[in-house]
Amino acid sequence: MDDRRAKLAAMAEAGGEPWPYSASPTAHAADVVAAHSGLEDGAETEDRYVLAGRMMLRRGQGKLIFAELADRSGTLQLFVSKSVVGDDGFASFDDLDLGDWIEVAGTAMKTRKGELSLKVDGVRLLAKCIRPLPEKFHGLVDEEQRRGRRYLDLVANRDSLDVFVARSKMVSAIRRFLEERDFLEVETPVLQPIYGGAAARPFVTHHNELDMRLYLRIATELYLKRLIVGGMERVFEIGTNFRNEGISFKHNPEFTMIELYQAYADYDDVMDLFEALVPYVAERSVGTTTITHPDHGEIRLDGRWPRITLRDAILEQGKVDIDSASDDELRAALVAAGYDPKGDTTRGKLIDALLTKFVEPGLIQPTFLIDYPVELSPFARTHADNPKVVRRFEAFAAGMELGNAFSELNDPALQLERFQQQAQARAAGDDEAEQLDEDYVTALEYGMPPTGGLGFGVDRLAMLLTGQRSVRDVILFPARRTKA
RNA sequence: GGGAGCGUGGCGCAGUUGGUAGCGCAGGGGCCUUUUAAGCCUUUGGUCGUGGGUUCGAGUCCCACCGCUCCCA
Repeated sequence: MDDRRAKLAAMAEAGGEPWPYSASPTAHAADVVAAHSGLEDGAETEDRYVLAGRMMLRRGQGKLIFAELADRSGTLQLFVSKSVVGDDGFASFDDLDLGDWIEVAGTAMKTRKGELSLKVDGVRLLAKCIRPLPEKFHGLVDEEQRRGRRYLDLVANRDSLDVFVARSKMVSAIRRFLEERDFLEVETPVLQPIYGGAAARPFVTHHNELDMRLYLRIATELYLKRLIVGGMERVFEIGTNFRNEGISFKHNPEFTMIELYQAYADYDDVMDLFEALVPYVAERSVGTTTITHPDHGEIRLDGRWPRITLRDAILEQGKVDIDSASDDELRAALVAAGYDPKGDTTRGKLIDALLTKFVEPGLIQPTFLIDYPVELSPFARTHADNPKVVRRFEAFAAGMELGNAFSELNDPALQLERFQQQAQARAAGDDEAEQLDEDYVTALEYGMPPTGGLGFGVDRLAMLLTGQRSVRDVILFPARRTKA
């Protein structure tokens, strides 16, 4: 570091500008590769480019230097010859350190060994890298640093950069998909006086001027459905939700969720929509609809996904019928599988545990589980054929829940009843039960048309599409304990 | 909450039964006009996560704490 700082000082002393104001690259590394990859070994061109990026590798060869320039698109070898840049130019290139940001000008060529390169005739330091970069071959391995100092991870580990580029394209593709179908993107409050729309504990905060307790939202659901009442017909929001819960390979306390609501649709329509959305997004973010997952092998996202009722799935994997079994029988099935259901006080929670324990890990290929118990779904519409279940589905892949959807309950009296059941559950010790939202009931009293709704986690989908095992590897700055 | 493992120079890693810390990369100096993690010669960096303890002596053994990873509830 001292040495690199000294170079900066010497440069300033000699009248150079160590921190130039701007740069003017004309191309990315990948552009040069795309234009000239067909060159014969040893061939040179007159095609000039100006590139900017970080110098990542250097191989000195006496009066020749090979270096590797990395930009967002990829890398390109630089071919620096003393006979081209002269003694001074060569010396100043030799003075650069790994990690320095540089701007280089030159012509496309291919070396005798067949490596496409830029034959450099001009170099300019754009910004000095004062600290040495992580090791060039193994990259940055230490998880603590990879996540805590993501910028270093992105510099040192190309794979990591690729994941986040894919995630960005994914979000963009989701927007396009929904806009093509006439959905309006909206923004609803992050700070909410009453939180709802999911079974979770909230983060609590306080507004000084209003002297009011506010919660960071755990879902966007109830606000978005108010917009359906208002006549917006098709809305979606891409937003951060906050849940004050444990951190695991699939949970981060703040995460990105998409919720969408479509008037005049039901959960079958929403299944079709999600089934079309996922391959559309996969194609445009990772370039394929067949994912190779590190733990589960090939996962095919296109085609029609199986629909299985939750009852059938639990019956097959857990050997217990949630339609007829008593609570004790459900509990016994869990105990037999070595799971202690002591914290699961309600029937809904027991069924949820059966799903998590027996069914979810085996759902590798995309699958819809449909028709959930009413206790677990206070905002979903009751099934006409069976009052114990609602018209709801969850989508799974890679042994993980991706999304959750239902035909929305729009009967205000029934909704109020469901809120009251939730209040009982809370009184019985369920601290994840829904809070009564009177204004939401009032909104329903003004009339919400038949509506289908869907929520899915952007982070989970990013994990699936990029084959990452941990949600922390698809979140740029995941939550972590920091030094006090 | 329970269990297992990890923490050693900027980065990636070694460190035998406790005996005074090594290797590779990066950095410095030198050689080299076709390298691909270039190579060769040479050289500078570390009170081994923190705090106690055992011992003549601790990176190594014991205790506590901090942080991370994985598995389980």
